[in-house]
Amino acid sequence: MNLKQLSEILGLSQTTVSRALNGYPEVNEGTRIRVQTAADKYGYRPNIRAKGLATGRSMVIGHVIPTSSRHEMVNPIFGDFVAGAARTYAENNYDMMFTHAPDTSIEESYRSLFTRGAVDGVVLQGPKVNEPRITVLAEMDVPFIVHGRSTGIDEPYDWIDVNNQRSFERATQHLIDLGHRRIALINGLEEMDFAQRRLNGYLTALQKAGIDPDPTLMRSSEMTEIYGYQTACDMLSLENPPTAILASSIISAIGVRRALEENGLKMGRDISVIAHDDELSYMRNGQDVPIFTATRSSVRHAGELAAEMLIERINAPNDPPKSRLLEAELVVGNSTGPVLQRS
Amino acid sequence: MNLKQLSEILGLSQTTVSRALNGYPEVNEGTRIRVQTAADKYGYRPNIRAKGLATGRSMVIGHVIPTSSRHEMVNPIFGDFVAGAARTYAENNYDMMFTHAPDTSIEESYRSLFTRGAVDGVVLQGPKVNEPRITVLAEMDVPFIVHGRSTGIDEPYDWIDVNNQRSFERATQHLIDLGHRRIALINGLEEMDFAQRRLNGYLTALQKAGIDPDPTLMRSSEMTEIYGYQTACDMLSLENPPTAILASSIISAIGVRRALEENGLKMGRDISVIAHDDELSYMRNGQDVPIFTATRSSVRHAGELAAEMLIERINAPNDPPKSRLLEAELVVGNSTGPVLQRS
DNA sequence: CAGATCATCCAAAGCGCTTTGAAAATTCGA
DNA sequence: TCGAATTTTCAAAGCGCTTTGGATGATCTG
Repeated sequence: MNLKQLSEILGLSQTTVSRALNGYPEVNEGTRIRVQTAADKYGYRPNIRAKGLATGRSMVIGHVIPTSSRHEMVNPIFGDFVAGAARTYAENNYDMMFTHAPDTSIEESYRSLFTRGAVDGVVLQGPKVNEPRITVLAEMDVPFIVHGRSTGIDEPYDWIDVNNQRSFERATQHLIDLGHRRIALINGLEEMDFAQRRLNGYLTALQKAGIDPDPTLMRSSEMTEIYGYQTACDMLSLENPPTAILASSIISAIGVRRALEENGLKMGRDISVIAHDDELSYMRNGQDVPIFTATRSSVRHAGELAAEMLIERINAPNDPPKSRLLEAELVVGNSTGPVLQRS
Repeated sequence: MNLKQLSEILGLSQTTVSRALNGYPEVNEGTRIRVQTAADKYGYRPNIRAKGLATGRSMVIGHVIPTSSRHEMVNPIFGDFVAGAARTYAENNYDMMFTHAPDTSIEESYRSLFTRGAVDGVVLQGPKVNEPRITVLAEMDVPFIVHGRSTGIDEPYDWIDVNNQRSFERATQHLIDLGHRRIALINGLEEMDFAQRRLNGYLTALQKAGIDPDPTLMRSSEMTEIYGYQTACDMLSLENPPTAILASSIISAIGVRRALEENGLKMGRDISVIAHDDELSYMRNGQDVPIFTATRSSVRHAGELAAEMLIERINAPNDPPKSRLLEAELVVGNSTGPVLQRS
């Protein structure tokens, strides 16, 4: 069923039917109802491509799947972020398109999405420091939003981010307050902007407390369970092991937890652990009592907000750049406690 | 830059340019090269909507995000499955579209994707028993593939699935061989088809061994960490607790592990655990030594195969239905061991 | 060398929608 | 009641591509 057929059935022109369906004022209320009823009855839905061709808008928002080049992994926060965004898109009648691209051709992917007219805007996830993709999109002058930020990029752009620096500074401070001085940081990939900011927060807190950072206690990599496990194992076997660990993700924190357990250590008593909690739906940080003391910030919510901001941008391309900085909450659980006196 | 402009620059007709770019034979090799060069130079890319309108194909495959109605969660296996599929799509020049839909209107979503001409085919994930969406799609006579199967649906359809029954029967059998008789099953949502099959496998093995199933040892729900934890806690406090646990996902197995740990039990010695391992990229089941004895089957690989099968279907709508049954491997690790004699 | 065969290229139609500019129908004003 | 103003409807153009059905030469064939 297409417009032509529907209009023939109704004995009206395509113009009128189209206008009636799209809520234009210059159509009699009676006919509008008649048209709407018929459309429902025959299950008419305008062809999205034809509509897009005619309007010049695709009503689609693009995401490029951020598979890490190193290991081809899909970040689990991807799912929750996307679910948040998808909800907003649905409410605004946008569809969501994904493209997979080898890490080397991500720029090309973004470019292609626009020049092919496939999308009206894109979400850029996982920005690195000096993220070249931002420059590309800014120069193309297309609507986009960055989930995160990128130090080193000067052009203005829309972004939404968690205050990573602040939250990791606070978390580190919290550990210092508990008497810890050997605090390890198990961070995400170092080229990632968020990892840099977390590192800065961590270093700032150490510095304020007059603690010299120890390179053997600082690691960065893809935040898997295994990575958390191995890193914790390594650190525990140091001559002078950490008394507290800061993990950049609840997933690697779970690995840390496994390592501690295998070494017969009790979290919160023998060693303190703080994790960053993105509130992944299948990985909640405990029910009533948190498993980990954590810096908490819902990535799903970030997805919703990002989508909103992007849609605003699409509707008002010339508005001044917008940004939104979310504060992570520090949730204190049983995984942290005062430093154990050396016996 | 559009076709018209490009063809004017080249002094050729749109027809010729189009044909040259699409590799049709009736164009001089010299002109083809000339056209291709110009296209590259000007960064010409055909408008996807216009192309779609003209060809009647969208070169897009749809997925409806399977958020469970109950808790609005995004299954983590979603990410890895999709990453697998995306790779295949990219190789075949398909894009991937997602729609979010409240559980109640998922059928409507699928229908809408096709009638709007938004997609050439869809992937149906997370089928339940008697899955109505399959019937809908089959009646619409559109290309689709099911990741999983649905008992109770008689129409033929394309599917790819893991042999859930067999793998859980084997896993249970393995535990029985180790002397266990009180084996718990921490399963996925009971309405899910895969959960039913796993239950069947479990029951079959018990029955063959002459063990009466104990309802207090069988649970089903969304496979979160918390669920694994709570369920294990509950079961451990039974008068007659299980000596082995079968978990439907590595995520809930991690919760089980946490419960055991808190209860001072050692996995593999005090109690055996087998998990189903989808090989999630951020949640590998250990490095060299598996964390859990597991039934293993890569969901990412399933995604790749599903995409291939769907594309074949799109290209040959009248081929007989295809299906593919993957066998899960039983990987034996340290989380299982002979039953502990009651002291 | 005429007629047939190929290799190349092109004009124009069509995909299904929106939207412009104009016509037809209706209502209004004096 | 009649011309003007206002509603309501419509025909046709256009979005950017593919594809049909020729044209136009060039090349063969005998």
